[in-house]
Amino acid sequence: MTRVSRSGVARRVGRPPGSADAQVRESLLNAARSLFLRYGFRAVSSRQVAATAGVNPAMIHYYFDGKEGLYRAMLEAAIAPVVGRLQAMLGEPKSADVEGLVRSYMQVMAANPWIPGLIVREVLTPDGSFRQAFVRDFAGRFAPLLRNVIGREVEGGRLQADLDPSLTVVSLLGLALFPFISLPVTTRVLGIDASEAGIEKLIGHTVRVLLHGIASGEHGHA
Amino acid sequence: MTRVSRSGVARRVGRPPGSADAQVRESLLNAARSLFLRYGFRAVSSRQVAATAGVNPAMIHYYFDGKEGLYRAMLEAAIAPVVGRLQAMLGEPKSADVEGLVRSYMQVMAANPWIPGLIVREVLTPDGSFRQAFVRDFAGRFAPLLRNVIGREVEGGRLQADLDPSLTVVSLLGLALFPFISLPVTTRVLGIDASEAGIEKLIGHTVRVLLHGIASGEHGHA
DNA sequence: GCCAAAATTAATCGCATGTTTAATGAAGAT
DNA sequence: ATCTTCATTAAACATGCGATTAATTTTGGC
Repeated sequence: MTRVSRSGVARRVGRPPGSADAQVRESLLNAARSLFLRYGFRAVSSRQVAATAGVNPAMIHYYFDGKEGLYRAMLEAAIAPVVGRLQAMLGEPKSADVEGLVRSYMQVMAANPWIPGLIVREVLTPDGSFRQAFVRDFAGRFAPLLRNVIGREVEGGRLQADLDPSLTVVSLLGLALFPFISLPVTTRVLGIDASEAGIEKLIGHTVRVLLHGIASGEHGHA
Repeated sequence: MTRVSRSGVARRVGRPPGSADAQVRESLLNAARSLFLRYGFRAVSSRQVAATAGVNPAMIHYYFDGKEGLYRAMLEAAIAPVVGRLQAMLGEPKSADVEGLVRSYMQVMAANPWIPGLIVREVLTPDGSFRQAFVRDFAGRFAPLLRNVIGREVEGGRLQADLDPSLTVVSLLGLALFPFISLPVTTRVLGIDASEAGIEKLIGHTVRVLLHGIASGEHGHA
């Protein structure tokens, strides 16, 4: 006996007719992407994701074995292309000059505004259960690559000879990443322009500061 | 009738004898400080704080009108001295050179390791209900002060003439703050030394990068 | 046509949270 | 001495969470 027989709106219990495609699974992944990446894993409930996807909360367990499985599945799909691009950037032996690297890195952040938020929540905040994996698979893989690039540039004479490569990676990340993770704040308290043109100026400014500093004198370095 | 009459350990119901001092209140504030500052507001439960303080959870509501009130009370006491010091740093007209400023700022972060975590959780993460107040009272007050200092240095000819003051504040914060908020990660993936000596080297390195950049060539700036 | 497998729903389970209540007993004022 | 106020406890309340279950319906192979 159908619960709401006079209205075709409410779905009946049981397997729905037709549609052999994995539509519910896709809806869940889409809803998970838009909600988890915007608000974070903790802040979004299973019921919210299910409601946004327009499906029953139990489907999360059915398809993904729970909230955490859904998050993982969605994340892997979302970060794969970004990881690929970053890895290509750092892997190519040519075009590995620091300026090009920083420009590409910052353009990736600008083109994927959810990444800085993800980094703040899942890498820099010691809360989540994903932090360990994130640090291992992300930072643990790219930071040494970056340090290698710096080391090569120092040995090639294109960077100052007595730079500590590890500390330089930290400075580079601070200069290139911090502007994006702080953007929601700096737009308000400093009037930073988050438009495409503004970001372009930010990138140019950052590259200049990183390469030549901000002092005006002829002090020379080291 | 006392519940546990044969053991003096369990506290009886009712107002305890003696002790007119606000000892329960203090215990709660202490427990709140050590837990909230280490793990964040969301991650710590009222019951946890009460258990750590060795008091009944209802006392949180009695003295502070709830978890949020306790957090606020504890925070105000904790950040007051830091805010005072930062304000003094940025207010004094003398000694406002950029190098001294960055050194002092980074020393404050090194001496109060809970501040970077607090910034990540309450300022850079758009979750909590405190974010708005934090941005207004913290970033909103210090960022313009910092920009003023930069502007004065530019006009005084001690910094490059065509620097954008707002973008320069972002770079400065990225260089000076990011190393601390990323310390738990960089110690693991880059082997950054978090000891006092290591931090001293980090500060020197950062000042040098900020003032003179990392390029080796004689390109000159601007 | 039958029957196992797949897909979906409503309902609920167990648990943790922040909060509130009612009872209780000491302190302090009159 | 009495009465109000203060400080405290144990218990429970309401809510929201992730997860699970049982029922139900369709599909697809035989």
